Amino acid sequence: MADRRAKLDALRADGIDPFPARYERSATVAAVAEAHASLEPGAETDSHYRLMGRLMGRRGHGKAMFCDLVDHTGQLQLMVTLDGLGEDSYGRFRDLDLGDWIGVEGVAICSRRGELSLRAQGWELLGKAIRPLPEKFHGLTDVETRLRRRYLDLAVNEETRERFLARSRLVSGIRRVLEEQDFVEVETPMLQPLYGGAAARPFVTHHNELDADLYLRIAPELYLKRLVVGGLDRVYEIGRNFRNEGISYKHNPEFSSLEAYAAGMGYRQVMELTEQLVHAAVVAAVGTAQVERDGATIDFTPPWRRMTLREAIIEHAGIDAFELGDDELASWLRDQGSDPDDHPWRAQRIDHLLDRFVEPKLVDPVFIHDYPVELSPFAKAAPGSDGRIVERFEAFAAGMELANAFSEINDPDEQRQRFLQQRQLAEAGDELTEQLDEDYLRALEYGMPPCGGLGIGIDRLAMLATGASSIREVILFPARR
RNA sequence: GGGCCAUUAGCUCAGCUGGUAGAGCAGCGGACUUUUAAUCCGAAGCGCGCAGGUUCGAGCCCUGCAUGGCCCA
Repeated sequence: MADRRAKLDALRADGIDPFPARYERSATVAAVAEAHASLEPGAETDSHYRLMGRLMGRRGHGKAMFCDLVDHTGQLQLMVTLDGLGEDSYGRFRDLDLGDWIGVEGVAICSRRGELSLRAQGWELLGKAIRPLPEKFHGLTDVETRLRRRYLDLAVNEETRERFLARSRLVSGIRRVLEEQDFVEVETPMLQPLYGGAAARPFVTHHNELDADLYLRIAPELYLKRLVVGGLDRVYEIGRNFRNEGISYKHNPEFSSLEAYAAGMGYRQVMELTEQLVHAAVVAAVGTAQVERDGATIDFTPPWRRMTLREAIIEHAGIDAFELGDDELASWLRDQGSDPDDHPWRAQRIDHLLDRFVEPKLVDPVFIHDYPVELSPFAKAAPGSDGRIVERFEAFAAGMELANAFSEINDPDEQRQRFLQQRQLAEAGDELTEQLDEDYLRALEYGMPPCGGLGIGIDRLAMLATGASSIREVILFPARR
């Protein structure tokens, strides 16, 4: 570092600004590569470019050298010669350090070994690196450093760069599908006086002027449905939610979701929308609908398999949990090494069956539908189920929950009953119930059309699409202990 | 919260049954006008996570702490 500092001082002494304010490039590395994809070894062109990037590799030969220039689109070789630059400019180029940002202009050629290169005709320093980058061959592998100093991970590890670009394309793909279907993108409060829309513990914060506690939202659901009441009958929001829970390979305290609501849709139509969205998102991210994971190929091409929760539990756990008596279910769980007392209510036990016995086995994309009412306080009761089953589904793939959706309750009285049911569960000791939201009920009383709602976990989807084994690999700055 | 593992040079890692610390890459000096982890020559660079303890002697053994990883709840 001391050496680089000294170089910095020397540059300034020579009247060279090591941190100029601007540089106009005429192309990206990828654009040059595309324009000259089939040059023969030794070929030259007179196509002139101005490129900007980071100096990442150097192979010197005295009066010539080959360097690697990296920008956000890729890497290109520079051929830098004494003849091409002149003595002064060449000499200064030799004093550059790996990691320095430079602007280079020159013409596209192909080296004798057949590599597309830019033969430099001029260059300027754009940003001096006074710290050395991590080593180039092994790269940066230390997980802690990769996460805490993500800029280094991005600078040095191309897979990291590509993974986050894929995530960006994935989100764009989702937006594209929704825009095409006339969904309107909105933003709703992150700071909420009541929290709701999911079974989760919230973060609490405080507004000083109002002297009031506020919650960081656990879901945007109830606000988006207020918008449907207001006549924005196709809305979606892509944004951050906050849940005050543990950190694991598939949980981060702040994570991104898509929530979309469409008037007129029942949950069956929402299944089709979900397939379409996820398929388009994966294709946008990685260019194909088939993704390799743990040796299996997962194909997101619609249609996906559909089965009821009851059928899924029969298939994967081998019991008909919906028909078993409470005692039988409890003793079965005990035989499997689960403590039924950890899940005191019947619906929680069924949820546990799904978590432990079913979800891990759901590799190919599948919709599991028709859930117990207790788990789904905003989902409409299924006809002919005595109000015990609701029109809800979750989508799973690769052993993870990807999406959660239902036919939304639009009857304010039915919704009030559900809130009251939640309160009973809360009084019985369930910590993750919905708070009664009078303002939301009032909104429903003004009339809400039938409406399908959908939530998709963006991070999980990005994990699947990019083959990441941990959510931390798809969040730029994940929470750390 | 429990278990296992890790922490040595800027980065990636060696370091035997305890004897006073090494390699590659990066950086520095030099040679080289078509290289691809370029090559060759040379000179440097390490308070071994922190604090104790055992020992004639600790990177290595013991205890505690810190940070992190993986698995489990």
